[in-house]
Amino acid sequence: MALNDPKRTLTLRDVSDASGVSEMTVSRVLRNRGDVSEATRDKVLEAARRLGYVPNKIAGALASQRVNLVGVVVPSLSNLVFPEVLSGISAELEDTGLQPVFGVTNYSAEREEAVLYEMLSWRPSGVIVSGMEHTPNARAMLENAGIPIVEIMDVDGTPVDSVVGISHKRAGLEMARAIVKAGYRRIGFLGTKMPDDHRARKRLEGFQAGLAEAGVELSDQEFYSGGSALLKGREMTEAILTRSPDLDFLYYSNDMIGAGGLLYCLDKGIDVPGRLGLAGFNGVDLLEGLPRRLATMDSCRREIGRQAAQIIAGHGHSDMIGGERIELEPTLDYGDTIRRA
Amino acid sequence: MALNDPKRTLTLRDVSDASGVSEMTVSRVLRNRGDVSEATRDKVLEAARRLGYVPNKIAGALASQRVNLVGVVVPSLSNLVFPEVLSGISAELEDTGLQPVFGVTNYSAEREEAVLYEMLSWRPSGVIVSGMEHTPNARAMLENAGIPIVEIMDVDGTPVDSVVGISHKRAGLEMARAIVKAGYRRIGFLGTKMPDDHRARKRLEGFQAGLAEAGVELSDQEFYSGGSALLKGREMTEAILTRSPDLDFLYYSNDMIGAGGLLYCLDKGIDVPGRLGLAGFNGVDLLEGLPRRLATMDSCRREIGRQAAQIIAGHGHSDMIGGERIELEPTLDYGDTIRRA
DNA sequence: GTGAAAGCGCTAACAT
DNA sequence: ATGTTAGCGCTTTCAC
Repeated sequence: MALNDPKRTLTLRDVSDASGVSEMTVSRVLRNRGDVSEATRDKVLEAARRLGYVPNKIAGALASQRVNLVGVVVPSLSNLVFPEVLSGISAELEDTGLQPVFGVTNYSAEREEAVLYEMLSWRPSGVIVSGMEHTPNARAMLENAGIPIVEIMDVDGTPVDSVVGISHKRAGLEMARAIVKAGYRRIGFLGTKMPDDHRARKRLEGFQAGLAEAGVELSDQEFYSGGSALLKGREMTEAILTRSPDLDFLYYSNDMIGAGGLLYCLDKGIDVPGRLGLAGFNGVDLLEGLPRRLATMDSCRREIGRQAAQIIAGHGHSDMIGGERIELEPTLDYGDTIRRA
Repeated sequence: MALNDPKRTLTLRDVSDASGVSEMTVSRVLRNRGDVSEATRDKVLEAARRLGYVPNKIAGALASQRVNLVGVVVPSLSNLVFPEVLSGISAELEDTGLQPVFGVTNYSAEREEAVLYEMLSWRPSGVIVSGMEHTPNARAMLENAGIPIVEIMDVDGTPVDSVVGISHKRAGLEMARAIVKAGYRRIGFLGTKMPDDHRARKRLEGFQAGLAEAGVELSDQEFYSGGSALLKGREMTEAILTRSPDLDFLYYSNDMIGAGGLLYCLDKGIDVPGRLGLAGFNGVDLLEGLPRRLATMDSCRREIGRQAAQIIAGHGHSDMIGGERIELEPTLDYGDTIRRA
């Protein structure tokens, strides 16, 4: 491209020429590094602004071996939970100069591997990835990346490096205990048909273990995929109650379908929580405002995002410790849909 | 760093050494470019895999002047609308080799400028940005970036380059016409207290213009900020109805507060849509499953994301045309909360 | 089909 | 306080 090509983007050299200051000094001014006299600084800034110069981070990153990107990998954006995590990450990163790069895996481990490969090829300052279930290749890549890796959402497993999340097994377990303690015995589970949603799976496992402690077994189950969660919650609830009318508790794998179920029960005039108890999972405050508050367990999503971002952002200070394990404690909210003892 | 430094990430050079093939040929193999014999290709791939080589896109991008990043700037992630847009973008980009980089502005034009500057410094293949209201600086940066820019969500204004969205003015206008036509006359508006949510503002302006056509004025207004939208919807509805009990229609600036209002009215046994009509905005299918379907207008969020991503992704093919303008047509859904003529 | 040389735009390290 | 030199790890271009 010719120097006068209007499409060529500006370089330090252009600012240098325009201001009569060496490239190096221009670079220093633009990065606020080293001592530069007030006079030259002004000259440079004026020239840069006048030309509309935007630095080229690609070149900068290559030269300095520093990249202000943080890779963030989530399974889905439609799940409502992940945007909240992203929001926490984004808020925490806001003033650190770090910038999130996002990838979505659609709950596919292969796709996750591809996304991670792509991200690591940008040599980010860190990677935040949902869950601990990865392909062997993906795991190897993460281990060899030489940057802080934070696995989020879930702590049940062996982390690559750091981990921030809750124990979904325990979440399920504690919900089961609370339900049993409240006197419910004929319990149904309603969830998503997602073999690769490991967290939902672990919650169900923990839940069953919790019931088993009291010699109780799951009486019935109902699964769905896709569609409006609220509506699905209604439909599934109708289906399971039609099939098993004697159920006295319904445990939903998320709050949205739980809310649908709650609305269905209220419509039908079912006595909640007397004749039938209900509980969901996530603690989405979206639902505050429903006629009755659904029992739920907070999944600490925003906080998870925050803390994960903090680990990456703080990695400059405390020399490469790594391997943090932060287990957050979800709190059980009985709402109005579990009978109180 | 020494060659045997375990922390040094691998380079083409390492793969070259390990496979006995020149760096250049290794590069060709890894990018599937040019003719390479089956034999060397295998040698190279084997070595790369064995070493766990991950290419350095920073160096690649600098050398080739090609970057597979697309900048995406949204005002918020908690708004529920934007994750859907992102989802559409992400889905559309999935198989193009392009990767989204996200930035959040919190509805601040200054922050948007900073985020854009940051993004442009990575020389992305394109930028998708919400809205047409930018600082003069930001606008200049976008104009001079020399890459496709797509402003999304809103078409009411003068775009920098391409634009994909709906007319919020018209959305408000048409809703007003429908309401007036249905016979409502004492109309209240409930919305967010957000001076920089230009789309909500334009909807309100259009709405008022639509009422004015019939000689009707807004009878009352109520604004909120923060908190659970469903709950806020309830509270605001109670407030406005207490203050102005003779209102016969409530227009909400989004579906979530509208749904809260709807639940409130049902609780209170108010005759909807007979004595009081309700309408929201966005068409969030999250709400399907409520006892009654709220009237709303689809904001085409996912489709907007898709089409915006398509414009960026398609920019290789049709030589730098640019300046597309895609206005989507939101459809009015009367639901069960507007009286039918 | 393969390789060697040059350089992308910047910054680290060392002058001065 | 400012400038000079070398090179980050790739890809482009050209030679073989």
